[in-house]
Amino acid sequence: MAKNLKLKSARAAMDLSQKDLAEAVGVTRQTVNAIELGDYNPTIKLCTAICKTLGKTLNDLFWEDDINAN
Amino acid sequence: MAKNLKLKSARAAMDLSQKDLAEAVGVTRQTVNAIELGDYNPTIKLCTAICKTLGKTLNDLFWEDDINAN
DNA sequence: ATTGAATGTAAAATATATTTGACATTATGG
DNA sequence: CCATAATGTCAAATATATTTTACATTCAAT
Repeated sequence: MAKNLKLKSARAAMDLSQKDLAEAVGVTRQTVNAIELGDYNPTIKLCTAICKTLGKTLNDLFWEDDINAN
Repeated sequence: MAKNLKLKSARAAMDLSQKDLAEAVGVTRQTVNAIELGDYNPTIKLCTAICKTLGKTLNDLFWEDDINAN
């Protein structure tokens, strides 16, 4: 899976560390790190919580138009 | 937990049964049923697959219908 | 009234998301 | 430099998403 640079960038725009964001949404730092690195398939509730904390929507941070262009 | 009526309606609009949708996205009928009934916290990958099958986006089908915690 | 498709539900098992604890590396400021 | 925050990574444990199997109900058309 690709890195989630949109998430990383939105987090940076709010001046939050991975740890800050993790605490805000109630998960561990490792989970946020893994999501940004793209190793992960998080739950929709976690994605939604992250979006709300960062003032973004699911489409903003988690929608990929690019899968399987054919 | 709130039912996902937007999903149910989008599926109906494509004339797909829960079983049809489940097969299209590679999960079981029970999983699709549970998501529509709102018992569930599916993964983002599954939500994305459902959206693509139904010609909708994450915001269309999964934004703001369950605000509940883990 | 009966058949069959679609849906709702549930318990136990499996797969995987997430945690815990730890250590390494890369910034960044003092 | 030195210290410390921030990030990357990993193995083992726990929590939970999903499957499997099974049965009940609803509803549309015989």
